[in-house]
Amino acid sequence: MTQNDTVTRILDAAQELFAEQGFAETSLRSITAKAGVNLAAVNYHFGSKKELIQAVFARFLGPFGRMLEASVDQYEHQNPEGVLSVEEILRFVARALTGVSEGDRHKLAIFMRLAGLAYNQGQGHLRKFLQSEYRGVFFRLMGLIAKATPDLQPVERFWRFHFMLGAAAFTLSSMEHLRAIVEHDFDTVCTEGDVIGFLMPFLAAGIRAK
Amino acid sequence: MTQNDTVTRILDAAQELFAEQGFAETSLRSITAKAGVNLAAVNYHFGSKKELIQAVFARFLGPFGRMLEASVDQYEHQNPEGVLSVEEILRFVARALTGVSEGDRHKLAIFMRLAGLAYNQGQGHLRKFLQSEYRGVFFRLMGLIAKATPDLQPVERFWRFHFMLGAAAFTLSSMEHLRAIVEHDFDTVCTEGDVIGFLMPFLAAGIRAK
DNA sequence: TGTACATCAGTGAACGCGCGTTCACTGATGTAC
DNA sequence: TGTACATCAGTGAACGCGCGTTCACTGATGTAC
Repeated sequence: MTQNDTVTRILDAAQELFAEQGFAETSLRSITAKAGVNLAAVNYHFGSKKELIQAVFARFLGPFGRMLEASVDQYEHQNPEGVLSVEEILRFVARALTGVSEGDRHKLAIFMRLAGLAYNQGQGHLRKFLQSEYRGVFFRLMGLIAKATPDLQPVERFWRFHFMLGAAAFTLSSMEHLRAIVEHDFDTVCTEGDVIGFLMPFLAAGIRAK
Repeated sequence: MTQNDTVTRILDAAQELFAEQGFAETSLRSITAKAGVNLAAVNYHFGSKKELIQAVFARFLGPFGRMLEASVDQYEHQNPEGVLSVEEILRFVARALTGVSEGDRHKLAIFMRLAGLAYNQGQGHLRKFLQSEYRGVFFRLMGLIAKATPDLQPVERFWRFHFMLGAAAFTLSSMEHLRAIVEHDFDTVCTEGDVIGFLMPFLAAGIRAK
């Protein structure tokens, strides 16, 4: 087993268990058991449980940020004077989210759960990590939305942006649970794409309201 | 110190610490230290940490549910054939929320944070408890929304209901933090009422979308 | 070429710690006769 | 009325357990001469 194998197996197992149970509730013992590696390997490769959580997040957010920036760069290069609509911005975000999380159905949920926790917890390593590493992507997104909603007052735009973030973070982070309810109560199977398909018009209408 | 004193002090301390730190991260030792009571008092009065968490919820959800039901009952008594609009339903909910949390400006934020945590932390027992105890209020609310949005497919309505819940839980739970950002970035003071005033048209437009 | 040493991923066992919970106990108050 | 007992909120100390982390170690591979 090469280093890459062990590191990847730990990240994969941690990602899945974090998504199912949350961070505090998931022990390194359960992660290493699932990954089939030695307990001490987590501290050997990542240093601590905190850094493992950050690494799981970085593995998602890095490609996500790059993919989103690339989409926007490409658009701005092809339409130097163009202004993206809210729907187009959301489509870029959705495409980057699903593009990065394809191949693993837990990836999106864990990213959203991390985002929600980072935002809600007044302090903590996760919030500082995110702020220092991914501030650029965040501000670029805010700027695009400002351009797309020129009639909104800045304060109300700020709140609506966070309403959108909340609706997305809350539902996508507990998507597995909610999908199970839908399957039980409505006898319908919803894919991740279906949920995002429901979410986007809701968000677009919300931010355009009144 | 009477029994009521001790029980109340534990509930108050637990409510605040759970909201700040989450359930798993808050120890009974920190709760009882904050409450100024003996460590063993939690197990004496509540039986276990799980039951303490449930009691914190029940203390808020009980009055909330009763207040909401009373509003709806009164409306239906006065308008036997009337159909509540989405905006009116949201106004009833908002009134019940603020009514229950009055006397403590942070109570609403604390409870919303608890609700959000309950959904995406690994608290299976809490979900089951809420489902068994407050299914009635929940279904009545769902029924009202169904009547108010007759053109929506049930599955999409289910998702939009949770988008609304997410937008509300996420923003109201970190309202203090977000209000501080608004004050710093926009030099504007937002009251709790202002935020709810921004939120309601967003939610109403979202659930009516398309 | 062979030998000695360096590097490094990975390991097994143990460490100390904080956790939720338990239990025998106290002391105040209520109750029966 | 006094005495004996019952009830019950609250207590102090300890329990066993699982946690994240540490550390001396192994064994494979690379490197210098």
